Amino acid sequence: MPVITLPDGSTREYDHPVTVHDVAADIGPGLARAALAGKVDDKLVDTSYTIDHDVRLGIVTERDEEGLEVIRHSTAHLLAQAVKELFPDAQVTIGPVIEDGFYYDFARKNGFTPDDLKAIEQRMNELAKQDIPIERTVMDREEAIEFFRNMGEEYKAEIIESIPKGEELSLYRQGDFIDLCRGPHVPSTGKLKAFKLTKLAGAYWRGDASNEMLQRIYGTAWGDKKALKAYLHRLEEAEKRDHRKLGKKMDLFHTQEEAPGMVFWHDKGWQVYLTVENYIRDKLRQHGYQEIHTPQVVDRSLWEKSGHWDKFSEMMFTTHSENRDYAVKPMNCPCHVQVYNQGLKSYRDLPLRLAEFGSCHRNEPSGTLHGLMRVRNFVQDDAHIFCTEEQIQPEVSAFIDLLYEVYADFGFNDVIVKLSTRPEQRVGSDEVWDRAEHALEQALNEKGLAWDLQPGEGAFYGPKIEFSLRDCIGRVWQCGTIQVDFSMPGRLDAQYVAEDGSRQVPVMLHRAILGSLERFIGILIEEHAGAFPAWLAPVQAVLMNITDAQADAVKKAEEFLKKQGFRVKSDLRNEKIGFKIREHTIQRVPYLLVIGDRERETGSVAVRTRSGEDLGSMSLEAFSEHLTKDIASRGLTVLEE
RNA sequence: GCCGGAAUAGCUCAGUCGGUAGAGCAACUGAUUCGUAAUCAGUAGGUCGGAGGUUCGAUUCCUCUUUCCGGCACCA
Repeated sequence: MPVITLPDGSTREYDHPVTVHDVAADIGPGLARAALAGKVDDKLVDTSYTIDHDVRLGIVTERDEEGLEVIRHSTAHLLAQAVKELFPDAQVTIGPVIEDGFYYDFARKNGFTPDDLKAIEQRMNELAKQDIPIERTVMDREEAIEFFRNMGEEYKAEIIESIPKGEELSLYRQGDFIDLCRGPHVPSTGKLKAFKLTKLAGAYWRGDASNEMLQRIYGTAWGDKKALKAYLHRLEEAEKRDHRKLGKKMDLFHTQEEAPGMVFWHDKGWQVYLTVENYIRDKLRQHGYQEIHTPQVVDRSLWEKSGHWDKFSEMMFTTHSENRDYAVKPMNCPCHVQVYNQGLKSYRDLPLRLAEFGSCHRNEPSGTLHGLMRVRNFVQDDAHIFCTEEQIQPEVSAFIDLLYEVYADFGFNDVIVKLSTRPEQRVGSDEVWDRAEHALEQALNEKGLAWDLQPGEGAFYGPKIEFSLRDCIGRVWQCGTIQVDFSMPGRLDAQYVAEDGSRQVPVMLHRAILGSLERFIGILIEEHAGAFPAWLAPVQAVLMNITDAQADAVKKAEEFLKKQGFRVKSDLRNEKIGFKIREHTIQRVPYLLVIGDRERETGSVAVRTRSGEDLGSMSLEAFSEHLTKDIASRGLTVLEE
């Protein structure tokens, strides 16, 4: 006779087996209506699940994170049901829950049109309104394969075939639609009240580009209409931060057809770029790096020797002159080894850290290009550390410290760390990989960092750590990396003389903190929605006159501030002050300085921030001091409020 | 690269069931000299992404192509 313990600790006793729904109804009719699923001893089950022994039970509703997942999963099924009704020739495949929603992949010759999507969504709404019960049944594996094959659902049959033998499979039926699924699902389609189909896309069967392409329909689903609306609003807000839109509006950069995947930086965008680059340049110098600069176009033989030609020749831009083939460099490391190789190195020279802001070109597949985030020409804050095997761990450790220092200066404190280990296609012996992976792992653990393992995701020449940033609206961007390379120094004949006089091959560490400067600036634009902190802002202050009478005073003030190294501009146009304030506020200029007759008399400026705060009138010296402090704080302490 | 969509003035977009296009903002000209998020009036601005085809006639329909957008695969 089951004794059921509820989350609040209270218990209920029954003299017969009961379902989750029965218990919910017993507690109250409201809860019975709201029940989407149950949680029996930490396992999610349907509300129809029968309890016949003592358990802990929680009733899952739309207020639980798990409840939302059940809703999304069931909405994916509802989508599949609607598609099968409207397009019987479509075959179902998989329909998992993803962040904020779900998708379902269908196999269909002619794909779907945006109009089809509307029709499908409408059919889903009708089916939801009909409140069709969703029933669970079980079948054994062989029976299920037969069952789906008879229905013409080859993909489902294939999925079941890949499930280990002997497992019992659950099927869910709603009306005429039946799907293989682990569950649980909501008890009836009427529980699905707030969903929307969002996009149509292609996706490879089983995620493999050598397989056929399926039609993927994405959707979002929530507990109620209000949450759905809030989500759609969130999307709109994110769109306003889009660096491509802001880049155009703020006159930072542009791209054009003649140079796909490459950036035309305008004055204002280049100011941001230079500020970021020079910041890193100073940091590297402080941390024992040398900065070098190597050629952009290098003979093909070097790339053959390094091993890149084998793997990436299709993605390299090439050129030709006087019977020689060249490649535009896709990376700096082979050139850095050439610099290392100048002159015999001793163990005393190690670790040798060579940094370069080298412009690299990679012919990325056309479908991957995306604003500043994925480009064909980029510059990394790249460096290579040549060291002994014993030095790997301390070098990785020092690098991690530097990386966190830099991220903090940019205001990023949420860093996601991943360790990627040996891929199937690789160079080097297993023993060498063992040592490299171990060194990275130990450095991470020594720092006490939380990290995830990504087996098989390492580079072909060695394992790597990847550092990703989470921005203020929760998106994750991979930026930093450090990679151990036991292979390239040997291939390119790098050597050093060890203490015992023998010749040894150094280890090379590839490392970057920001990654591609282009992408990092894209992240900064989106993170700040264009309102850069003063230290990064392309224009830090705009000086405005009220009438022509103060033009000279504005000019003089501009000169004064420029002499101190601030990035300021004056706006002497014959426009109302409100108009000018509006324009420069929209351009996200941190400080708006007004000089009217009052200020001209006293040699001061009236200071207004872009957030609309009035800091009052102050002398130029006082403003200059204020701006200096703001710049030094990197916007991390808020001076504007 | 693959699937789907889009491309019209400097920008954001409307439009043409096939008869060579329109708005707002920006620009330019003039007036206004006005103290913290839009002063008024006027003018000019487009091979409707590119190349072919159908047609008396194509920005509109068809084919190819380029780029961009959303995904997928890829990412040294």
